[in-house]
Amino acid sequence: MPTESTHRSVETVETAFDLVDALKERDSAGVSALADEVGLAKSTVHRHLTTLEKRGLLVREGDEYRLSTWFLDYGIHARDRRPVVEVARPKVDEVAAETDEKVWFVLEEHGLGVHVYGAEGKHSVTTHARIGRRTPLHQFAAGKAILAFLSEERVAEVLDRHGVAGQTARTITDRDVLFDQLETVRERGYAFNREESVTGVHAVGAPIREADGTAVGAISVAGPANRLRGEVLTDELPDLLLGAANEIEINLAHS
Amino acid sequence: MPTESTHRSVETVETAFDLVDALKERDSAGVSALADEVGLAKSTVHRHLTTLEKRGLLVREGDEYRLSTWFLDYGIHARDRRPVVEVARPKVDEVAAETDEKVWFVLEEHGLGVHVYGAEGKHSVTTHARIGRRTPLHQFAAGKAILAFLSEERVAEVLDRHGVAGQTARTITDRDVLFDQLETVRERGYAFNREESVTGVHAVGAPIREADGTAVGAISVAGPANRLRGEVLTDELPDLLLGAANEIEINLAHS
DNA sequence: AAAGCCTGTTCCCGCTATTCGAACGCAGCA
DNA sequence: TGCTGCGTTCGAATAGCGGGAACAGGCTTT
Repeated sequence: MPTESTHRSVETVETAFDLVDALKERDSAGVSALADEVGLAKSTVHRHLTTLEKRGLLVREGDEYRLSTWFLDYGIHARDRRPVVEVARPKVDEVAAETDEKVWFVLEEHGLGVHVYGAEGKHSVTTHARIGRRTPLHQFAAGKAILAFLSEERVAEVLDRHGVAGQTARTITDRDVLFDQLETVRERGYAFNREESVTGVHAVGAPIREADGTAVGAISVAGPANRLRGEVLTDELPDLLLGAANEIEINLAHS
Repeated sequence: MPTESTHRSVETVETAFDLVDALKERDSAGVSALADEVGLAKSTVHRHLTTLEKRGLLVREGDEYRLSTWFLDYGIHARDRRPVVEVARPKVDEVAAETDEKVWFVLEEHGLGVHVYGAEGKHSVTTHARIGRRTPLHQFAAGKAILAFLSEERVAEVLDRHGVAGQTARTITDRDVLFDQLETVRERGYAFNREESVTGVHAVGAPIREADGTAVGAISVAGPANRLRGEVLTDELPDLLLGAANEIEINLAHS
């Protein structure tokens, strides 16, 4: 059942990653359970799992398989090859030390935000954000900062692909409201997140832009809503972030 | 060309990961270059790359593909599912703060050591170690600490599979010498690395053992040879590490 | 300007490798 | 001692992977 007449994909590879995805969701599972889940014959699943295990991508303990940490090798490699990340990392540490809050660096890939590096401040909040996690861009400050500086067509494309699903009661789920807000973000240069991704958490995000104006990533500060409010939220943090973002952009241009 | 009569593997998946591996080594590459490298037809490589890209695993910029950070999601997930890691992390931070040196937590998977978490001390050295990197166990302190507490057969199996290749002039490349040293490690409970993985760098490693005695991972402190020598190396650091390792083991048993 | 050469892309055909289902061995349990 | 679950193995059928040739486009060379 090829979805498209042209651009046929390698289905065997797709099923392999269906299994990997299923394994990720279930933490660990056996052959039969996975066969049921993805709708394949037990023998097929068995063959896939043994190949992946032999390749080092899965670990088998008893009769259950789980993802191996070898994926880290690919992931960290991918992250560290992006010049932005190397440049941003020390600045993220700095901002965390200055604000005492949690600071994240986020990349855009395939229309989603990927949290690639986080630094702890003294009073860091722990949210659901985690290294490697992919989040729809409209749901958080860094994401909106990125979205605001993508081309109009890209934004439409991204929203069509990933939707505008809600995360909390405050998440923006209306495209028009979102477009209005992105316009504001574009004017002032940074974005806010007021309990839109986690209840009780506020954040500010500033984009890292390349020479052509498009955003390659964003830096954000997040903290409890009662600490990040008033002028701290609307003035101090944005200033600090814009400064850091600007420095990253400059260092990036000269690297 | 199946390598074995039984246990046939899914070759299409293998070629997909051959491509991923090739892409990792070259950082980024186009269809033709990869086709040459892995010895496949351009059309085949093209089909594989587009499927992987559609899945989000690769990113295409212009006519070059590179690994995407989505691999991080799998890798971090795999890491954080291991209970040891969660327990070890704060202790690793502690030791780094106390020693001011670089501290690593290492897991064993498929007979290789995987650096899964590292903490910076004030005077951290930067070695080639990196999150996700896989290293032969005989080449470093944490690895030898793990090796010493695996069963005799597992050790032989591991050495057969991954060899005893040298990394520096001091790396142990003789199995008998290694077995002797592992015996010593077993007696005193920790292992040294004197310029065996990086010239000018010394390290101490202590295993994290489960109830049955086998090692699930290890914690290590590394620093410049001229700072990590004498009693600091032979007494102070081992004491500190054994204490930390012991605490991790206790917390692990009660989690 | 045009010919050449390099990309990536598409097409289709042939053969192989993937898939399935059934049968097997084994463990735990009634 | 049967039952039922698991993972594993086998063989057969066909779907789909892989290859090669031809195409479109960009860039350099002549």
